[in-house]
Amino acid sequence: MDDRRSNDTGTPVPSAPETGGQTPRSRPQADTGTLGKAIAVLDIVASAEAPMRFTEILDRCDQPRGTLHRQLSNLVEEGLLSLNRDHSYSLGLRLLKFAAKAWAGNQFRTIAEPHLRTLHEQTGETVHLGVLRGTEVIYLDKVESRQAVRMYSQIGNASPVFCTGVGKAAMAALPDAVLDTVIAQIAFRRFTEHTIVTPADLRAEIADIRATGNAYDREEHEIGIRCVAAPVYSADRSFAAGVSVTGPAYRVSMEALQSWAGLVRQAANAIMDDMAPRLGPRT
Amino acid sequence: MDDRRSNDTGTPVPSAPETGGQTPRSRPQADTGTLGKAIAVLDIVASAEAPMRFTEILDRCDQPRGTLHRQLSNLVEEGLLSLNRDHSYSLGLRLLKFAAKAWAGNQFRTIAEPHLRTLHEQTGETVHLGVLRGTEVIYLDKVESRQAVRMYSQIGNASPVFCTGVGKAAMAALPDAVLDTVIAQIAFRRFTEHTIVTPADLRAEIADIRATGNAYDREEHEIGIRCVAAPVYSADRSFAAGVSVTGPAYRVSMEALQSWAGLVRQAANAIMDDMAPRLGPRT
DNA sequence: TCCAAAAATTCCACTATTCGGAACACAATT
DNA sequence: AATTGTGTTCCGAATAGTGGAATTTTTGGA
Repeated sequence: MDDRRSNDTGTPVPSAPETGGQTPRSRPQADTGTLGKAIAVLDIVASAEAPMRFTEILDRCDQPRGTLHRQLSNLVEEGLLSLNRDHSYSLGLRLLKFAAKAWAGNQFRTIAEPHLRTLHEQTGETVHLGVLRGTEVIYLDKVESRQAVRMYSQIGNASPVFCTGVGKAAMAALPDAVLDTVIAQIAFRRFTEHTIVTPADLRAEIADIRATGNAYDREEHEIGIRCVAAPVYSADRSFAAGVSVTGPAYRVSMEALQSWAGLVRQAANAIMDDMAPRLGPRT
Repeated sequence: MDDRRSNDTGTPVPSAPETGGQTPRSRPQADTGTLGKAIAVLDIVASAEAPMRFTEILDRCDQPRGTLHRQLSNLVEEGLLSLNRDHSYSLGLRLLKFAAKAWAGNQFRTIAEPHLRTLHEQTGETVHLGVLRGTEVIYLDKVESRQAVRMYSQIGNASPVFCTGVGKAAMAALPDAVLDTVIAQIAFRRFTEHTIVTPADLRAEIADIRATGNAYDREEHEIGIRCVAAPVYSADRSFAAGVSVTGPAYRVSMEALQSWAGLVRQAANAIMDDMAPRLGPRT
């Protein structure tokens, strides 16, 4: 049976445990037929920083010219891609429209919002809410004082799990079986001198988070940026998320972070409490 | 390195002129095959405020059970939809990720941003940037003082063209042939007592905008909200957009708006100037 | 707690769609 | 003017989507 677990948050569990067998190097590549292929193409365009031209995309996807051309045409027709005058492709505006709806309608985010505000008022620093999705954290919301920083700067952005506060917090919320498969899938990469780059170290860190209830980012993703986080999850562990308070190292000492640890856990707990009734009466 | 200069804004012209023929009630329904059908389903879910259950979706799309079920499964598998515990479907997180990329990578938005800030500093009120897409305006960016209002609140949101400042400004930027088809497609609807509800009135308004260079929203979309806007477009009219300054009626009189009209036009022109070099040297 | 009705999911023969090689246009270079 | 690198179109072959009906699961009333 297909173990499909998910919940009212619109937040699917990271990855299906699957069978015991491992698919070694080939990507999971779910069988989603034509749609899957189209989205794969979309993903290729999304993962490039600059607009891509036809042959560039052709190189990165193993499909024949004719096929790719039709797929691109369809995507453009649907507004998911946009074909620029110089024959380069970039992501289409329709995605923005969908995302706006997805964001506004997300139960989890809506429920968490007031608690994020409270946490921001208590600490004065930037507050983030992120959920685990595969081996990434997707930022769902953020509250910050100075509006100087751009709006989409974080929301919707995906960051690695292993070197962010929310990422590590969210992992700590996973049942061991799932945690194993997630860790196995992580492509460790050094971002700073403090980045955790081995599964073993990560496991130790997670054990610590589970013991204390707090995760820290000690400039592991970006030099000069620190944060405290706490896990948010449902009773049945059907999803894993994290809340964090982030600040620049020059202003926020590790001691300051530690002094906020309780508040962050408190916010996380408050969110969980508010969500509980939403998750259905019982199993 | 990968310094690709894209010549376009990633903003296609509103709608293909098509043939003169009209399709009366049936939707344009482009022939995008399987992908089109899947996106249509996505759209159905997006257009509902609450998560929809299977049969609800089944009613709204004319597809057999089996087919719809597979489409939904594929969408869920791809992360475009999320299946909640109570068997309801809502938009998936993956859309957020795509949108974040689409937003950050949008040339037009990037170029316009500093000018929006300037305009905000000059007026102290909320500044919007929106582009025309079919018969809607999609908000691409916004700058506002109090960060109290939520981030995605406008960005990515779609509003009708005929009763918003940016919408009307953008329409004024269209070549007549395209303008005709757009107006023909508008489903006029009264939002307030000031809403323009006839093609004739709209045409008159647009003529006025073209003459003066400014569009106004006189509480036509929402009572208590006013704005001044100005059109932004490329030399070849390959896209149409608008910039606006919006404020609450109690604070912003029509006279105040008029006093900002020049600044708004100025900002619009500055954006066009900055964009010109990007649009390719010449044919 | 049980049962019936409704909803969701799976199945499988059929056929419409996509696939993909190759030929065709179009631009920029040489 | 010839050439190379790109992007676009075509069409037979085969794959992937279709949709009716059977099966399982969930819901909610007695």
